[in-house]
Amino acid sequence: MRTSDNAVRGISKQALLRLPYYLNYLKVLQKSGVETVSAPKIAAALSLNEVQVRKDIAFVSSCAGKPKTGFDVHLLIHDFEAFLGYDNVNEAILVGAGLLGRSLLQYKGFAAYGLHLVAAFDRDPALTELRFYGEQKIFPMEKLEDLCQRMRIHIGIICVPETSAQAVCDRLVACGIRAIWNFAPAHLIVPDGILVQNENVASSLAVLSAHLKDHYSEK
Amino acid sequence: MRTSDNAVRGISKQALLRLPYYLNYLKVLQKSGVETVSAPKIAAALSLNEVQVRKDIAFVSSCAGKPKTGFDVHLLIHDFEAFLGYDNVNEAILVGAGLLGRSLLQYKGFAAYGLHLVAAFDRDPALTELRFYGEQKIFPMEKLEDLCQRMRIHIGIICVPETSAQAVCDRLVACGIRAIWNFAPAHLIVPDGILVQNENVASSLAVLSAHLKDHYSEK
DNA sequence: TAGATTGTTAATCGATTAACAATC
DNA sequence: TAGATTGTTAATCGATTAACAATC
Repeated sequence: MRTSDNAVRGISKQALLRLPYYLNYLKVLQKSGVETVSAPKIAAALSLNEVQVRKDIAFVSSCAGKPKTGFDVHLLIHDFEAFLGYDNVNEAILVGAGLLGRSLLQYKGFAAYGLHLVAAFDRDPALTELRFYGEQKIFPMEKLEDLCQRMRIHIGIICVPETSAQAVCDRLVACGIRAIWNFAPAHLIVPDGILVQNENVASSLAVLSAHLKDHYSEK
Repeated sequence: MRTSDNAVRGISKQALLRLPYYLNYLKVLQKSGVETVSAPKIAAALSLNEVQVRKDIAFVSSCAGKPKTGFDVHLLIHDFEAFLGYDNVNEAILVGAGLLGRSLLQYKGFAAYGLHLVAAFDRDPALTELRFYGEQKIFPMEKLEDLCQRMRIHIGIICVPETSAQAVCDRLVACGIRAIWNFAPAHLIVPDGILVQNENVASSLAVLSAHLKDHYSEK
């Protein structure tokens, strides 16, 4: 029996995608001074099933809910943040400092999620001549392996064009990357044990477009 | 019986997300002069099951595959592009011209998917004083309803902070938007018939982080 | 107490995968 | 012909939802 690609030891990928929405809602409650919350209330706020909410909470937290009251908001927030790793830093490198890559480099919000982009790489010498974007330096591609191995980086972000994505992916895997955030619109082949999280604009647009076509075809 | 949120008349959301990957691979084949391709070959290239590939093709295309040969690459490309609506333009407006919003406005690649960002809106007057980003103007929020209704815009892109996302969403729905691409990290409540496609950095990072934790916890 | 809520076990539902006859 | 492949029907698998006893 093999573990599905969709499952990460017990908790499904779908559930993982939901977790930040729980946390966001819990923080909204906290900000407005609410101390406890019930599964049915969370379910209503997030358009989910209340049993699913309880199961998700049970995966992430050891908080026991009190009948008639629900769960302690502060404790839930603590457990969700711990589960999501927001308290300990994950270092990442980024390959491909084009428009998208530089946008990500500039983005300050990753720190809140425990992600730290330590460096970027690009094969274009124009970008690598000692220029800084945010706090990170853009290095030439030749430095990739050395830096990843020395700093024991385990997360790689791919922002290169589709045609070089697989080659970059292979290099990342070879130098110790264990999880890849892939913004190139291509399927990457990786060995067992390496995770690829795809971020594909075209996929999202496919969902939007199909909805418009199917629900409003004869305008 | 009600249709699941996950299904868009017959084709599942999961399948829709796969379609651009098929199309990308088919174009790679085309570029290298390959004329026909079999389901098992596609399946291998995209790490999918070959039966799933056949079913996805059957949804999108009326091409009949020939035993021992497979499918005609050119015909498949044509049908996939038609299904995904790449040949007819969908107009969209964007709300929230911050860093992310402006990155999207600048992005030239949407045209290839049949998406055209016609205008952006922001409540910050500093951004709306006749400045152009790309070809689109940034308008003050008051112009939102009029422009959407006059131009019959059906796609709205939300790039505002989480705290104002729901309010913006409500305004978009009220002025005829039928599909929302939501980059705010919040769950939006919408009426039946309105689709929300969420793009949440935190959700993706949750998947990466859980993988690292579960597969490599004791480094 | 009554009623809302929890937590768990069982049922359902839908997507994926296997099995297999038909075809070139 | 033999063998790879198609296309469809049946089986499996996993996620979601329903049912229900326990609890405050």
